[in-house]
Amino acid sequence: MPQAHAMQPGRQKDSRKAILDAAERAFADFGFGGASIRAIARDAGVNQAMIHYYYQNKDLLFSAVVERRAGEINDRRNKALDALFDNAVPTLEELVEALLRPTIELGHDVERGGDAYARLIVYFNNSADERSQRVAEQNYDPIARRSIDAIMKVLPQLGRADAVRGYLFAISVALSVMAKTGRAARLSDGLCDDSNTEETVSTVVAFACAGIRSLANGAAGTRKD
Amino acid sequence: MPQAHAMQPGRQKDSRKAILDAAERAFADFGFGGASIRAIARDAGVNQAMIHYYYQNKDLLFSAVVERRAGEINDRRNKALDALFDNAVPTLEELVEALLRPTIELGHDVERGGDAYARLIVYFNNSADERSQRVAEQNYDPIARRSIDAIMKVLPQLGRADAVRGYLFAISVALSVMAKTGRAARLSDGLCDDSNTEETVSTVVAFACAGIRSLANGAAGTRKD
DNA sequence: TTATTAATTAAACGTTTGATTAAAACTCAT
DNA sequence: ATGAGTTTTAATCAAACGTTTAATTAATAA
Repeated sequence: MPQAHAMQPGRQKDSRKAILDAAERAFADFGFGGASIRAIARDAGVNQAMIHYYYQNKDLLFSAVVERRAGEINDRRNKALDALFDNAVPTLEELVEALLRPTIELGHDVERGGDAYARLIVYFNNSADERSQRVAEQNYDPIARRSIDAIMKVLPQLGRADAVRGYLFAISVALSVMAKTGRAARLSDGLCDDSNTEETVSTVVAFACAGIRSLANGAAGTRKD
Repeated sequence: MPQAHAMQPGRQKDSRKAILDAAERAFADFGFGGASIRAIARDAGVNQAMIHYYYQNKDLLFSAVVERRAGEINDRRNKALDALFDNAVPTLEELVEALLRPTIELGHDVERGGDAYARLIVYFNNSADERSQRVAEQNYDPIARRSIDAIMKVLPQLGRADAVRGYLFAISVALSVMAKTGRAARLSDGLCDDSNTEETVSTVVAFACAGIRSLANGAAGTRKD
């Protein structure tokens, strides 16, 4: 049985972390089925049996990859929500930014491998298979429910179904930026940058907030331009 | 060498179509790497060598699956754009609906297998790997460029980079509905339906248009609710 | 030092993968 | 019915797959 944390820091290489990092990249690049344990082991610089030694099987490895990052992201989101609702009711912009910023910032943190995890979120968030929905449910449903409740407090005229839609739409817009497919750059002939974190946050937040407010106004609004 | 279309209609089972249908479901459910030629052949009710006989290899099969649907969708989008800009400049709502409706309607057409293709679009649209970007570029970049130009005609104050962002954000919102992950139903305790095509179109169009307009107003808008 | 445990290794397990082959079974005009 | 062309079949290929095993090395405690 592997020990949770047996070595003193720096004394030997941390194979556990190397495996998670490589697996994160592989799952993000090739999906669950396309990623191979052998390639992950090679990329991590460890013997392939080490992966089963620490994570039992491919499914649990996938879960472990997600859990490592989700904890950090949701801690930040929860603390931001605590602060926002401490005294009064925040604006919709403040709320949406609190929800999206942690993920966007991690996605821009290339040195910590956050870009790979961002692509991995995009992957399982948009996949209907049981495994993807399991990690989404376990790691992101609690904060999602809290966020939806928060949206309804900020916009009381919004029904629950529309609050859910608004939350999911906002997430999907934010994730579309983080997929890093290169399509935006291709279609804009390099004009779209997306490397500036603050610009990305403010653009996505503005888009999402305007969209969410349109749900409150009902789909009746017919405009003239 | 396989013939393009050798049998008279109805005389014998069309293995080509059965293969495409089964492959579409497999790629949508398991991704490219997770889908297996053997399982596709079994699901299609054909010998597995037939797949190589008609489509040479897995990569070309994937391309063929996408091309079959993309042609139909983009024909509809192009015709709608022709009609909209025939006499005057349309509203943003008319334009965005013209762009999103064909995909949303196909995604709701379960009998023709449109739901599986919808999930497949979500898959390759959000994947950064070379194969996914190749099919996206070949099948959807031309209509995307035309759509972006159209957005700039409707909202002249919008720069090209923001028009690209607006288009991609709108698409991502529409696709988030079609991923059929079950997450919306889960988070809303069944309140969110998404089976009503017209309701989905009007909700997504309203959200996307409000968002696109927010890009035109600049990210400066600070509101008070 | 010795006993114990944790970490790592190379090798192999049986299975499945995408792909190829050669032969058989069709289809259909002549 | 014959023969050419198209479609389908079963069998097989080497390679890669996830996983397991037994043996070895490294670290820790007694």
